Amino acid sequence: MSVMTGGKLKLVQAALRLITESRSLTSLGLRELAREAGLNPNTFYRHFRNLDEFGLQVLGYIAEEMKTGVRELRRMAESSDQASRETVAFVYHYFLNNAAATTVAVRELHGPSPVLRRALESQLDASAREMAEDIIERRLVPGVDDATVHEISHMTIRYILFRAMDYIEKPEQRDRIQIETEHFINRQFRGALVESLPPETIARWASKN
Amino acid sequence: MSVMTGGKLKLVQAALRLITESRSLTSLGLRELAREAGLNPNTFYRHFRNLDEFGLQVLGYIAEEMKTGVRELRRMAESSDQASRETVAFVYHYFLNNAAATTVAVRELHGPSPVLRRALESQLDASAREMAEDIIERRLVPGVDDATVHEISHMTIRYILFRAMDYIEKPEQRDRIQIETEHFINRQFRGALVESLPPETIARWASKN
DNA sequence: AGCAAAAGTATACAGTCGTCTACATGGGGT
DNA sequence: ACCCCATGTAGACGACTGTATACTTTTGCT
Repeated sequence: MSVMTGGKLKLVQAALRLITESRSLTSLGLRELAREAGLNPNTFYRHFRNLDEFGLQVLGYIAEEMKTGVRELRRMAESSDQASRETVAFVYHYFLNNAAATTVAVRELHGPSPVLRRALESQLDASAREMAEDIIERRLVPGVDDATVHEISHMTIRYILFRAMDYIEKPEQRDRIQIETEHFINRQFRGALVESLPPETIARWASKN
Repeated sequence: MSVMTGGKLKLVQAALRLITESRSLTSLGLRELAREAGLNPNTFYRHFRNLDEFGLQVLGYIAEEMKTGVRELRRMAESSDQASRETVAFVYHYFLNNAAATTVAVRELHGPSPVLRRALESQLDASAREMAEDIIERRLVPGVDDATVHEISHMTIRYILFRAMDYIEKPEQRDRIQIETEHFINRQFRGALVESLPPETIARWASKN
């Protein structure tokens, strides 16, 4: 993997550019790529054996980008005590600055290529695990067992990723998306907190309102 | 719209068949379609002006299918009091029986074609609204205001749709997906119930566990 | 400086694609 | 029995695709 240079990098970046303006990674053509990159079609073969391998490399490239983002996120989270609100804002801001990579991820997660799907899933699972462990270590939600934290993290990562698409494409809805995401996270954890309590207690609150 | 017959229907069904075996609606070719349907390529033009119109018609077709499903769902829900568990099971069972349509929906919701995306979104929003109104009418979650019910319904519909893909493709995970979906829904509503309460009450529970 | 490997280019081939025009069929309404 | 219109077929067009082979340029190492 390491670092890409020259024509190889040009091709990958061309792919990201094409995908953001409404195409899918799996549907990109070799010549289309080369044209966008300003290279001869055959240059493609100097760097990739075929289009499948190319797709995987692109995925690797964006995974690398995302990892640095997560690292930043972690660094930032340590300096803030009321993590939720600012973290959500930061995450969306990050997705906005990496619109191409985000679009690829969302498109291919349910896309037609099984290979790319698996690769993306394990990438997301890794992020979810990281998030969960962070929450557990810092005891952000005491009273919720570890398995549940993992489950909720898994859901949250995916939820944010999907909403990120709307966030990128619909600037007028950004505030609403951010707020709804906070709601989502808060409800999940508060709901989990309540889950362990006896049902008659819940009934009592319900009748009060 | 009405009802499709003959070659038109054959083409639409061919599309659904091709999509389930790992293709995307937007990436289907005219000749590929005709080949799969056992028709001459030019027959396509007798029924559709171009591939975009075809995509919309396919969407209309699956929307029709889905609507009958929702109607069934509603009928079934009225006869059951503890809606959640059985409803979730029923919904996934339905998606499993309409795997092709489900796959199309998930793929194109974040796919490259803006037209199809909008069409699918409004379809999902309609379902979410229906679900929310049903919940409100039947007072299934007293103590949660209408706007929140709508918000949660919106999230839930999408969540279920995405999980439905895994449900279809990974038979060994079906029980887990069903359970996690129930968790998801319960947490959302319970979390919403708690949201209106004073924060110090929440802190008290947390310290108790 | 010299040379070998890497990167990029040129040309060509067979296949597929979307679309056009022209022709064949077939059933329904008068 | 007639015609008509919807449906389906045939063949051809130019444009584009992935790939192979052969050639030129650039780069890095000794």
